[in-house]
Amino acid sequence: MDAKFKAINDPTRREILQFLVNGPQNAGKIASQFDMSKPSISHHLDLLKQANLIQAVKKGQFIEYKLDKTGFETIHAWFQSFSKYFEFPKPKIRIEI
Amino acid sequence: MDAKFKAINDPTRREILQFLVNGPQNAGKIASQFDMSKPSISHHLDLLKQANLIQAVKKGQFIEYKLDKTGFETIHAWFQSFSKYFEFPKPKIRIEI
DNA sequence: TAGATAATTAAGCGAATGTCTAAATTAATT
DNA sequence: AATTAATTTAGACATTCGCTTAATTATCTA
Repeated sequence: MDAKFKAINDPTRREILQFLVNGPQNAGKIASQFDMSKPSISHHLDLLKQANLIQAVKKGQFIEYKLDKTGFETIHAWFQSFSKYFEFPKPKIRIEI
Repeated sequence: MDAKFKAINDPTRREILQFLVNGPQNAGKIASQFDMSKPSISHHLDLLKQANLIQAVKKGQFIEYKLDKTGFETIHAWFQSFSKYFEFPKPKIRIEI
C-alpha cells in the first residue's frame, strides 16, 4: 500500500503513467519524453512496477511497459472507503447491468 | 496537485483521514489516537489542510478538523483520467437518478 | 490579571528521495 | 567473436521528510 502512494507521489512518475495511457511503450521511448537521464527514468519505472501500477514485458532487446490494473484498483478501493462521508460526482442518470 | 499526492503519501496522514470519517474532531483528540508528539500531528494536519483534504474550524480554544470534499474530488478526477484505459470494478446492477 | 489548557511555530537531526555519472548486464548485429 | 544498442545497477551527493524538544500564541477560568 505504501509503495503505491509513494509511486504516485512523484510528478515524473505520474507523467509516465499518463504517457502510457496512449498504449505500451519501451523504456527508451518513455525516457525520450523526459529531460532526464535514462537511469533516473529506469528507477522511476522500477518503483511504478513495485507498486503494480505498470507491468514490464521483455520483447527481445527492448522492455515494454504498460499500465497494470491491479495497482490502480487498490488505490481506487482506498478512495471508496471515504464515499460514506461524501459522495463523489456522479452522472445524473445511470443504468448498469 | 503535488500537495495532494504528497499529503496522502504518509501513512499517519492517511490514518488521520480515516479517523475523520467518523466525524469532525479537534486536534487534541486526533493527536491522542497516535503514539506521536502533538507538534508532529499538528504538522501532518497542516499538510492535509494545504492539500484541501481537511478543513480547520476554530471553536474557541479548540480547532476542529473535518474532511474536505474538494481535495478528494481533485484526486478522484485524476484517477478518472485512466478509466479510458481500463474500467474499475463496478456493481453488478445499479440504477441512479 | 494570573495560571492553566490547546495548539502551533521554531530549530535541529537522522533517514529517505531524486538526480547524476560511470560501470555492468543482456540481447541483437555484423 | 567482437561490436553496438537497450537497459539496469552501483555509488555519490544535495534536497526533502518526519520526528523530537523547546518556545510561542491564543483562549478559558478562577
